[in-house]
Order: sequence, then C-alpha cells, then structure tokens
Amino acid sequence: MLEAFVLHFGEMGSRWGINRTVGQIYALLVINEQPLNADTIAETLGVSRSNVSMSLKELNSWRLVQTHHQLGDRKEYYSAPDDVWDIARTLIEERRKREIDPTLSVLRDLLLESPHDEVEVYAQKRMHDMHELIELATQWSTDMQRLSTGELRKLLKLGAGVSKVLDVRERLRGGAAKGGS
Amino acid sequence: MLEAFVLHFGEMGSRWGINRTVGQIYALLVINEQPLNADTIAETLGVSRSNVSMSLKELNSWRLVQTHHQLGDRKEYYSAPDDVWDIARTLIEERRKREIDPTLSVLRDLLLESPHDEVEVYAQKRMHDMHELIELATQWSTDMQRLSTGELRKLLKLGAGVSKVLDVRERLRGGAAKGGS
DNA sequence: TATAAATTTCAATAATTACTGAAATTACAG
DNA sequence: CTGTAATTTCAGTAATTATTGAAATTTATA
Repeated sequence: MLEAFVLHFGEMGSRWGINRTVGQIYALLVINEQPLNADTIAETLGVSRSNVSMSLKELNSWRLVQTHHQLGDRKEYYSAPDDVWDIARTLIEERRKREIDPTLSVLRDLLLESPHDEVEVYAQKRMHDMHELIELATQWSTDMQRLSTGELRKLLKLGAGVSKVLDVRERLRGGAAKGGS
Repeated sequence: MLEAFVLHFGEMGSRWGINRTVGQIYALLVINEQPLNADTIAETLGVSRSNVSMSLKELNSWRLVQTHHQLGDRKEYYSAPDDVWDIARTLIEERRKREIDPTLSVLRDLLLESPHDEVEVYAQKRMHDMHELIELATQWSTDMQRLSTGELRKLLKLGAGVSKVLDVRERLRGGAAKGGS
C-alpha cells in the first residue's frame, strides 16, 4: 500500500516536470508520521545516497520539507508538513514565483513594444488576453492563500454556487445592471 | 516579438512536462490569426516535418487545435481557439481526466484496504486528507467550467472577497453557527 | 482506380535529464 | 584542534525523452 502510493506519485511527479525520485521521496515523507533520515530513504527507495541528498535539496528549495534532530543522533531527519493544505499552498505559491510571474513579466514586456505590422497587432491582442487571464487567476489564487483551511474548504464546497450568491448580492445592491465589481 | 513569445512558451512547456516543440507550436498557433499548415510551422520553427506531425497529433489529443481547409489546397491548416479562456478550460479539463482522476482512483483504492499496522493507519489518514483536498479542488474546478467567460472573470476578480459575501449570507440565513454548507 | 500530394509512422540517433560512486566538504563530539 | 560521521558536490555514465529522415500509409483528385 505504501509502495503503491509512493510509486504513483513518482509517476505523477514526472508528468508534471518533477523528477521521479523527488516525487517518490516526497510521497514517502507525506505518508510517514515519523521523520526519516536520508539513509533510510535511500534504502527504502533503492536509490543512491547522493540522489537522495540532491532530491532533498530540491524539495527544500521548494520549502516543502521540515528538518528535525533526534537526541544523541547526528543524522538529520526530514518530514512533510502536517497539513496537506499547507503543502498545496506552498506548492502553488512556489510554482507561481518560478513560472507564472516570469511569464507575466515576459508578456508585459512584449505588450510594451509597438507592433510593426498587422501580424504583430494580432499577436499582441492575444498576449493581452493571456495576460489578463493569468493575472486574474494568479490574483485570485494569491487571495485564496490568505484564507484559513476551514474557509477555503467551505468556499470550494460551494463551487459555482457562489455565482448565485453573487447574483443575489447584485440584485440587493440595486438595479439589474450587469458587470462591474 | 513573436519569436520571444514562442521561445518562452517552449521553455515553460518543458517545465510542465510538455515537450518544447509542442509548446512552441502551440504558442505559434495562438498568436497567429491565420491558421498555419504543417510545412509552414516546420519551416518557422526549424524542426522536421515529422516532428510537427507528431506534435500536432499530441495537441490534437488534448483537443487544443482546430483544423481548417483552404479552397483548392489539399493541405491541412491548424489554429488555436479564438478565446483564450476556452483554451484554459480545455487544458484544465484534459489534465483532470489524465492525471487527477487516476490519482483519485488510486487513493480511493488504497483507502479501501484495511491497514495492517500503525504505519498504514497513519498513511491512510494522509491519503484521506489528500483525497478530500483533490476531490474538493476538482469539483470546484468542474463547477467553474460551467460558467461563462464573463461570469468567471467576475468571480476571479472578486477573489477572497467572496468570503465576506458568504459571511453575510450565513448571517442572513440566521444564527452565528459556523461550518456546514 | 491510378497517381501524386500530404501526412503519419517508426527505427535510428541526438539531446537531455537522472543517477551513481568517489572525493570533497561540513558538522560535531571528544 | 583532531578525528569521525554525515552530507554535499560533481564528473562520468545510464536512462529517458525528443527529433529526424526514410518508408509506409492515407487522402483527394481526375
């Protein structure tokens, strides 16, 4: 069972541009209550000690692992946060910093250039749309990060139902006017 | 400018487990108003014709491209949807089908097994949390898919502000009772 | 149906990415 | 400090993934 879990997340990781071993190590940390040391991880997964070292460094750079020490033991022990929602939050935040923000920056730069022909005019129109979409989604996600796990859970559960609530609010605010925030 | 855009999305793609050429081709289609044929794409990006063929097949399997024909021309012409929100919707939906759903299925299966020891008890607790999180996020996202681009835009703009609106609703519904849907 | 254009497939190879073991570095108890 | 355990680095190698060109297949037209 533990093995199936670890293997699956190794696979999934590699589909999302995360290397297999990194995925497996994190899966292992997530389902282990006790923090693990690098040697144990290497032995459990059947990979080299140096691979574990590099992978943990990677996970650490994503701020996904916590380190601990056991009394009278010089080894370092690693664990994942207790709350999976925290893990998700960190993952999203880091991915934003590393991939989304640079993309927005590229788009902004290209939108500042003056188009030289019709082709570039259209290209900029598309870039503008993309920029708006990504900006909105990012802002929304950043906003959500501030909510407590409980509030977030409630909100997600409501799903598109929110839309109805908002309609009500709009009507209360007076007028059938559409749009505008 | 077109080049910078195409190159950036080639890079980004490869970070997300999408191969560079596939990313570049799609970027090219997105910023071109006119549909392009495979030869033009190959020439523009400096890759082989066969690579373009395979990449388009891949994009097609993600339902991200539309094909067209020009009168008196046997070549096939490819384009991306007009609305970038549609592109995002399709991308999310496909990724759900291919990656999220299988993961949920694995988690459900493992949760049905009876734990043999304390270690597995804890592992299942974590799997349960993960399952709940992914299930909620997925359901929410599926829900959102149904909204029109306009509604979606409005909702995202509101961000965590929704939370306040919901508080109001809860109070209206009577009682300071917390939780529940 | 024949044929020529267009597209796809696939085995070979190129390029990239992941992994290892050995050496170097760091951390720490005595 | 010194010596040892633990960790990290890194050059070499293994494994994977991407790309190509040639051959096979499909498609459309006459």
